[in-house]
Parts: sequence; structure tokens; C-alpha cells
Amino acid sequence: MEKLTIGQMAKLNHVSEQTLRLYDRMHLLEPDSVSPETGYRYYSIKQSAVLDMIQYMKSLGMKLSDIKKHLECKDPALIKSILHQRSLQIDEEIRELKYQKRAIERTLQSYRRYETSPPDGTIVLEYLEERRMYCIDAGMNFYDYGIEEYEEMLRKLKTRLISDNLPQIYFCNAGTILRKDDLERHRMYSSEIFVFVDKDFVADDLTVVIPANIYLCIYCNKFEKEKEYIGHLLDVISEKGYKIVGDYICEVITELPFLERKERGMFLRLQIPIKFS
Amino acid sequence: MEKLTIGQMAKLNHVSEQTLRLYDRMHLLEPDSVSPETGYRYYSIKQSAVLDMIQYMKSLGMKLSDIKKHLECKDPALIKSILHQRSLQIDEEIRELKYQKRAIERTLQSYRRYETSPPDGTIVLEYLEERRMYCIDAGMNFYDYGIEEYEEMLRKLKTRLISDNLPQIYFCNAGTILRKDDLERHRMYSSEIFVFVDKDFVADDLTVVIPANIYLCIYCNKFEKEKEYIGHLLDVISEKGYKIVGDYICEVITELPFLERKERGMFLRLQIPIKFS
DNA sequence: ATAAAGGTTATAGCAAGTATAAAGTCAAGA
DNA sequence: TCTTGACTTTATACTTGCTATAACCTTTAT
Repeated sequence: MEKLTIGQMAKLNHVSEQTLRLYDRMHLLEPDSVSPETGYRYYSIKQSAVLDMIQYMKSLGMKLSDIKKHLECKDPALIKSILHQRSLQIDEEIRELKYQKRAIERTLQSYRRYETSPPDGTIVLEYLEERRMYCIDAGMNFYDYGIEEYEEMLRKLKTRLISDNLPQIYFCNAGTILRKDDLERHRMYSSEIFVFVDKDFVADDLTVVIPANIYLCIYCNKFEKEKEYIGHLLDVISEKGYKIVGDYICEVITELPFLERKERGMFLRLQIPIKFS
Repeated sequence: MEKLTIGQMAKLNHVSEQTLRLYDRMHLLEPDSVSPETGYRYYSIKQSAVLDMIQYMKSLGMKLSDIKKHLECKDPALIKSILHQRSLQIDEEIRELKYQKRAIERTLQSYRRYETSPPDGTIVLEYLEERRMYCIDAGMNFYDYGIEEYEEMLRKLKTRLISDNLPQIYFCNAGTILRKDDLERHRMYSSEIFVFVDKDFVADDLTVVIPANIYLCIYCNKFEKEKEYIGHLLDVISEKGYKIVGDYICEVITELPFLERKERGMFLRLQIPIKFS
């Protein structure tokens, strides 16, 4: 029955000495014997089994205080239920990580798009793929107010996202909608705000799909210039004889650190779906 | 420019007041203005954008101190590289979680097996599926020593697992091997110790596959009785005229909280692969 | 005027350790 | 025997991103 010092025990089991001292203090794993004169801790190699058990339970995501309880009173049913719970929790964590990963991909993509965006005022025709948006009606006309009211609307949208228990991760690719009818009548009315979401996003009632189409787009770096630039788009449409086939979208193309002067960065892509008539 | 109190700002953004105070103290997000008399913090709704940014970066797994750095000096290249790193890290975390989940499944299964195990001394024929083991040769004959040397061997195995950067989670389903030749000559020699691992476990050189086969098994609840019980198995084999077709395995069937009297629990399934001649 | 609601600071706690300092102990070589 | 270096002890503070509490002050509504 050879006695191991704390350093030897630590090395054998790949934990730190401090960790062993901590476990001692918590009465999770007490040394086989302690010298009464010097206070030195001496372990038996057989106690490695306890450390294995602790590490195993830790790897299942249990906390030390729970592990202690289970080392003391081992209730098979309880442990089984903990394992089952943990299994479900792992599924959840994996799901969350996958969301995160997609959000990162989207951010990088959005970043590349920002870097390659044409300069302010440029008008181009772009084919845009089908997109999904999570959309709410804020009940007030966005164009009658300024950026502060826009932030307020965004807060409402966020509240909805949270109360629907959805990842806030989408919250960086927002925009507003001006309905086709209003646009054609040159009536600046928009009370709807949205965020773009993933294909497998689930929130049926508030999720709207907009089809792939050719869009006449203008890039805009100032929130205040939106109305003027819509005018430019409408001019081009009537000049070239295009036909408006859907709602106007004001999309915020976020620079990754999307803050400028401590405000939301506002590089916009204003877009109207058209068809060549 | 309406000013919001800390409570209003907190509610609008779904964070706690304490969190806002913390961000203030860390200079992550300072109120728009602070009353010199009362010290009351007043926020502008536009500062919500900063909170969105913080929450977004947090959701990417960044820590507040890093977020602060990036809000101060935004270097696109750096941020891109952080996002890329994080993406790789997420893959790693997902992989780890999947390992955990499988380990839990295996534990539950092993638990059920333990619960339905026949009593000590029972001899049965069992068909066992193909299994994979991660196996090392400890260079000493296990049968010449006691449980302490067995623990020592286990430590060596664990060291290998760790240095191979493999999850320690497998470390609860171990066993030893007695080679066919030695077994047939009734020579008790075993220097090899293993853990069972998953199908998609990658450590080519040390991973051994043992084929599915019929095994003559005996259950054993005391480490010390192993030699005696091997004798029983061999008796049955010669009596019935079975033929030994592979190595003998001593498998530790762990009770989930596998500690008894602060030592490793030792419920064993001793097994010899046979064929009916 | 007063009470309720909301704000302020300071402090401590969580979880599972890590890092450090200051001091005591052990084993080996000279 | 002495010294040196490696090792051990305790106590304390730090980490991270908050949450909780206490004790006290301000605003707002009745």
C-alpha cells in the first residue's frame, strides 16, 4: 500500500494539485491519510477510481455538488433520470451551436457583400434568391418618424423574437417593407419591419417567404436619403418601362461592427422587384 | 431625444439593470448622460444598437473583454478571423457533445445490462456483437499483482488516451485480455488492458476490432475469483467439446456509480469465444 | 405629505478552478 | 550536518458574466 503525495497523485490522474486540494476541502475526495504533524496529504492509488468517477460525471455536465451527493447516496433511478435529462440537454446545445454556426456563416457572407457593395447611389439590376423574413407590423408609419422610432420598432420585433423563444442571432439583418400598392401610389407608408431568417426557421404565422426575382436596387449610405433614392428607382422604372411586381424592401446591409458614431450603421440596399414588360 | 432610465432601457432590450450597470463600469456601454447630482444613468434608444452588437458578439461565444476591444478598434480582418476560429471551435464543440451523448447512451445500456446480469457464478452462452477496443500493453503480468497494479495500468491507459487527445469519456468500460495461446496452455498471462470505444473512434494503431461471436461467459463479482472462474469456463469447454476460437476477455461491467467501499466496483463478465465443433 | 416605485453604491456569491505568496518539509549530495 | 532544490502547506485573490442583497437616495403619483 504505497502512499502517493499530492503531486504524484495529480500527475497520475492528470489533474492539478489545487484541484485535489479543492476536492479535499469539498469532501469530494479526501486523502487516504493526512500526516498529523505536517498536514501532508497521502493518497492511495485505488482512489483513482473515485477521480475517474468524478471526471466521468463531470463530463456528463454534472456539477461537483451534485457529484458529491451521488457519490454519497447513489440512487440508480435518479442517476438514470439525470443521464436522460443530460442527453436531451445535449441535443439542445447541439441545436444552439448549429444556429450559431449558421449565423456566423451569414455574417461572413454579409460582410463580403458589404465589402463588394457598389458606391452610394449606384443603381443596378440584381437577381435575388428566395428569402424568408420574420415580419411584424409595428402599427406606426416609419416614414413619419426618425431613427429613434425605427429603433423602437426594432425593439418590438426583438421582443417578439424573444417571446417566441427564437434565437436573437438573426437580429443583425433587418429591414422594412413598403407595400406594392402604396409604392405605386407614391404613398410613403411602412409599418412593417423584419429580419431575414434561415430556411429551417420555425415561426409559421410570422414568417413570410418572398420569391426569387429580379430587383432594381439602389445602394444608400444614409438613412435620410431613402425617400429621395426611392424616387430615383421609380424614375428608372417608368423611364425603362419596367413593371413593379411586388413590395419594396429596404434592407440594412450591416457592416460587421455595424456601429458608426455609436449608432447603427446604415448602409442600405433599397430594392423593388420588377419584370421587363 | 427622449432619455430612458436604466429600468426602461433594460426592459426595452431584455437585459437586467445590473447588466447595464456592469457594462457601464466596464466601459462597454456608457449611458448617454449621467445626472451629476443624482448619478442617475440616462440612455438614448439609439444605444440599443450597441446592445444588439454586444449580444450578437456574445452569441458568437466572444467574451466581454474581447467585445470591448472590437467595439473600440474594429479591424475587419481580425473580426473575420475571429469568426472563422469560432466556427471551427463550434465544430469541435459539436463533436465533443456527440461523444458525450454516445457515452451516455452506452452508460445507460451498460446500466441495464448490469441490472439484468445473472448472479455471480452463472455460466451462459452469449452472442456478442463486434466490438472495438483501444488497447495497450502495460508490460507487466496483471495476474502476478493485485488491484493496485491494475489501477496503475489503468492510469497508463488513461495517459495514452489523453496524449492521443481522445475523450476520457470511454474510461468506464475497461477490461483485460488473455491471449488464446496462453489460455489454452493454462498460462495466466495478461499484460494488455483496454477500453471499449465507438465505431467511429479514430486511433488506428491502438484500436483493435474483435469480431462478433458466441462467447461462453461467466459472471463474477469479485476480482479475486477471476482465476477460479476461468477454470470453470475451461471445464465446461472441455466437457462439452467446444473449441476456443479467440482471446479470453475479462470485461468490467460497471455499475453506474461504480464505487464500492471507495474502490472500483468489480462486477466482471469473463468471456471466451468458442465454436461448436 | 407621503408612499410606492425606481434609482444609486457597495458587497458577496456562483462554479470550478487557476495563480500567487509566504512559509514549512523532505530527500539527496557535499 | 548543512544546504539546496523540489515539494508541500495555507490563505488569498482572480477569473466570467452576471445575480442578489443591503442600505440609502430620488422621482412620481396620489
